Amino acid sequence: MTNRQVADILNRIADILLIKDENPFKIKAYRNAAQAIYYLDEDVRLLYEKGKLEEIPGVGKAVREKIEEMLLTGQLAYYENLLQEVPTGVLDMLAIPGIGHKTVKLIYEKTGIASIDDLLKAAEEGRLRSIPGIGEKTEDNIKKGIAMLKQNSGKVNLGIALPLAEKFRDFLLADEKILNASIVGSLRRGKPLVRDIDILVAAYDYKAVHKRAEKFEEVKKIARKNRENVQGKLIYDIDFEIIIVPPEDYYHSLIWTTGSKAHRQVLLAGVDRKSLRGLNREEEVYAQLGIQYIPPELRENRGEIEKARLNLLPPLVEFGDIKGDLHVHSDWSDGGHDIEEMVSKARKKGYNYLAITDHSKSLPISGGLSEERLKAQGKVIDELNQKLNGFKVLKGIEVDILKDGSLDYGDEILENLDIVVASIHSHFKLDKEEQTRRIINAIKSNKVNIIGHLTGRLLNRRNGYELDIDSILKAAAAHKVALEINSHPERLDIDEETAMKAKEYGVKIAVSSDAHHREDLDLIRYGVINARRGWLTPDDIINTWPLDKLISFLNRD
DNA sequence: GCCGTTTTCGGCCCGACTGTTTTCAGTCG
Repeated sequence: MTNRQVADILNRIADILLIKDENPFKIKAYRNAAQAIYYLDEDVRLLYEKGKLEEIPGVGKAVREKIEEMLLTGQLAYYENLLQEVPTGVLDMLAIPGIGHKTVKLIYEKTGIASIDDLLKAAEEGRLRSIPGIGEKTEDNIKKGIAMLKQNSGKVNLGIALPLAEKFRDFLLADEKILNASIVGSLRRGKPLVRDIDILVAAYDYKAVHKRAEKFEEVKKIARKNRENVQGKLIYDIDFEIIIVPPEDYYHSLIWTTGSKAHRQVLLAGVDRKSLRGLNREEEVYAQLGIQYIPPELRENRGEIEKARLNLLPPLVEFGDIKGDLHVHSDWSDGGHDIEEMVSKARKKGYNYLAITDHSKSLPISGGLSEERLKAQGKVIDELNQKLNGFKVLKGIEVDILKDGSLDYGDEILENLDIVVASIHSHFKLDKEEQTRRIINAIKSNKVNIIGHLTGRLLNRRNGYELDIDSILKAAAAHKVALEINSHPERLDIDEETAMKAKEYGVKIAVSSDAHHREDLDLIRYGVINARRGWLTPDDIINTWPLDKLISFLNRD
């Protein structure tokens, strides 16, 4: 069992206890333990073997015993028993935005409805409003919430799909009969949500590929296999396909299977693929076609082929270009690590600077900082900077943009910080005009450097609020305010289209992790992928710049 | 269920908004 699977079961237990109206702190304890396991940088099995499970913060005797049982037997009696009490369909209902565990429990107990589909039917037939405590609006919100869920159902985000695909690819590559392997399809192009995982392999012996694939621990089911491919399901119900080609066909097939369909149709129109056999790199295939190499993230037929024919593709930002992270939380608010631990991880990543941007006072649940605590944090950072050689910690804040567009601190507080990220965490339902005006007000304050997660979207969970993007970009350009690409795989906000547009308006971008945990600094890779899909170069991205250039930008020099 | 330099029991635990009802429960970030 992987760390992720153990964490998933602990979370599922928490869900069931929620429906059963158990002690909230007990539920929190399971969630804490799940999170701790999820974030472990070591295999939980190794810790078990060393007898160190209880050293994980949040894991005590009870959870330790449950983890041991899961590792030894692959299942957990306590969990199986709980599942007898609460059907999984009821747990699925917890994912519906707008209703919580109390409402789910109420509906289940009063009507016996135990699946999202039955719930939708009941809502459409107006049967829910007769339940005491549920009215027309809640019924309406349930319908909307389910529609939202269904909109992307079957797709998973990059944060789930990419690590799983990489693990699968590496597992395949470890077989000597598999001569080459690459992730392909929309996942290779870096789309934020993907329907399946496709892997292209080069091999003469297709049966060896079948055999190897069947052995991968996270394969749940093989649906079909033949000379050309293996198809089936992975954990989380993600479909996969392994496409098998002989080595001489590997590189042109890489282009074919990476897509997009529109890209390859234009690129390979009138080309006999046989003429592309026997090449040794993907770059050689493009060279043979007489055009510049096109990185996978650009292959969407959005003008990249025309540009490549003229050798005019921009030098896209790369992971190694990132010199620092400008949106990071610490344990001063809702982060999991202290400032020094975050700095240490940032240095390991080869960064030169890191901005600590905890939450402001309007977010008490997230431990938002009072003016006094913010000042105290500033002192700690000053002292830390004295000790650091060749590394700078920037004093920052993720300040809340309040309902009217004013900021959560006065000017005198914000002026004393190195960097101000401003974000919306409340009043998501304002209409387009009000929400746009609100953000533009924040931009016009001249106290803000970066607007965090502009649209508030949560992939698969919540649509972003509607905004007049052009007006916002105009204001941001005029006031030297950058927009964030929030790298969290559930956000990737702003999206690639807005990033492209920002560039047209001359608005700079910060690719930030929004890390709440040391390991979250690694999420930046998803933001970089997103930036590449938006055609961005290092010049467009302020945290690829050296510190002095960044500081002049922050000071609006 | 976890935790502990105010320690082995009692604390953990915010506050605004929404929706359903008339004074509060549920949801969310």
